[in-house]
Amino acid sequence: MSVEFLWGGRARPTRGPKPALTLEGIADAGIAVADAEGLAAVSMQRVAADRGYTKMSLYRYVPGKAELIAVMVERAIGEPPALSASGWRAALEEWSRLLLGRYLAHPWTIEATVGRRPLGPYEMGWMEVALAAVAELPLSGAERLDTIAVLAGHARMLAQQAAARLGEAEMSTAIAAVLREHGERFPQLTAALAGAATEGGDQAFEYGLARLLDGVEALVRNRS
Amino acid sequence: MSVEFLWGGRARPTRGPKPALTLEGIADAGIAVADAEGLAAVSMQRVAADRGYTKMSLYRYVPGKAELIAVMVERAIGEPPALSASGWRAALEEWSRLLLGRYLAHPWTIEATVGRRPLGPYEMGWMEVALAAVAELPLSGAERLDTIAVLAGHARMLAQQAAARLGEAEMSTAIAAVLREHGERFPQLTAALAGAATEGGDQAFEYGLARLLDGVEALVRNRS
DNA sequence: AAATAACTGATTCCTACGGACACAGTTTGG
DNA sequence: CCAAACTGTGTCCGTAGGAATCAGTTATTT
Repeated sequence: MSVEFLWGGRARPTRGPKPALTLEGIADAGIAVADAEGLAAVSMQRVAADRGYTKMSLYRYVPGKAELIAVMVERAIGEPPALSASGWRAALEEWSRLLLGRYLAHPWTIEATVGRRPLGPYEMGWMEVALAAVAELPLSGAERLDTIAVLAGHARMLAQQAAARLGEAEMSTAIAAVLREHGERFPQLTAALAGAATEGGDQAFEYGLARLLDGVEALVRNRS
Repeated sequence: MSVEFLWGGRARPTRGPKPALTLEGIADAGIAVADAEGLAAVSMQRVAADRGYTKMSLYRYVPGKAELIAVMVERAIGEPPALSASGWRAALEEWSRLLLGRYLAHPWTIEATVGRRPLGPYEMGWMEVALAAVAELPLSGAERLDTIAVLAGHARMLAQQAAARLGEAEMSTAIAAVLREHGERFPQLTAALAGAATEGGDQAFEYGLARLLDGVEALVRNRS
């Protein structure tokens, strides 16, 4: 995975036949496959076939599969948003919800972005936007980074659960069978799930978001 | 991925030759490979070869690779701990740190547990322990579940960063090259990273943990 | 003790994957 | 006009997960 591929401008050479494909088109075809059938269904063959070309044609545009996935992720996450909310708390809420929306629209981006990898321009742009929202707060650089990292992690986790159709209600039904047989080993879990089922409403994202921002607010208040 | 495989007791049949392998031994071999070379290096061939057997022998003990990974995850996460701390906040802190420790010991468990999958007994046990710690709080069942889910997600995220050797310091050096060229596009990011580098200390986990628990504390205080 | 049912690990085969490489056709600059 | 540079394609390789089958081993049954 080369950083240059994500960041460097790819100058179109002047000689030779016109390219029949574009990197963007290939990436979009890959995104379509991943959206419809998951990241595992994305293979060079499959993407090439969807565009009506052979597998090896793609290697004229992309060094390898890892780079293709990286470009797909960048395009799926998309350009960083311009936040309209005023005040750091409202801005962070807006940012988190927008990020969650992007993840929900392309759930495979989460498994595609585990582990060490180079960040693309769009991803860095998202960080920049969030950092601007907390710039006014009396926090250190590390604390500002940590704050938005925790928020992003929270959005990722919830998107992942939603993608697996594991809201509270679905989770209880999925685990219900197991719990029916081994429920006595997990009394707290049984009780909590029973309560969650009757209460209804899947507010996990908003709950975590509120707790996190409450925590930040408490820290800020403590310092001033 | 069958739930029965993780939960059902595998009754040893009485007839036939003694099995030369055990599921636990196979899983441990897989864990050793994953610890040393990452989850991608875990193949049926590789695991079998490490035990001195052929690939297909493993299918006598495990239905497929997905189930092998699931068993590996269960054993790597390990038995849920008995918390020694008293008070919900200290207990949750202890639980989170222990969970982080397990993730750090076997970083591949994180990529192995993305997406929909059945939970094993140990994983449920960890949830049970954390839920017991928040049982005393005036929270609904859904709120209790959300609380520990956010904490677990935070531990996962930090373990993932640590596994990629992406502490604040390493992160700045990794992104430094990109930022040297495109730094003007990301002034907030540049400033935050510069600050984090001089401040030193990689307190991301403790920072997020403290913010989250502060948030929970604020909610609890509001209710009483 | 002998027979048999049940289980063992090994062998062979298949499909699909990512990727290296050489090839023939096409476009453009000198 | 022709050679350099670039295009897409076909062939080949190693490795992956897994199905089907086979011969050998063992405990229960008769």
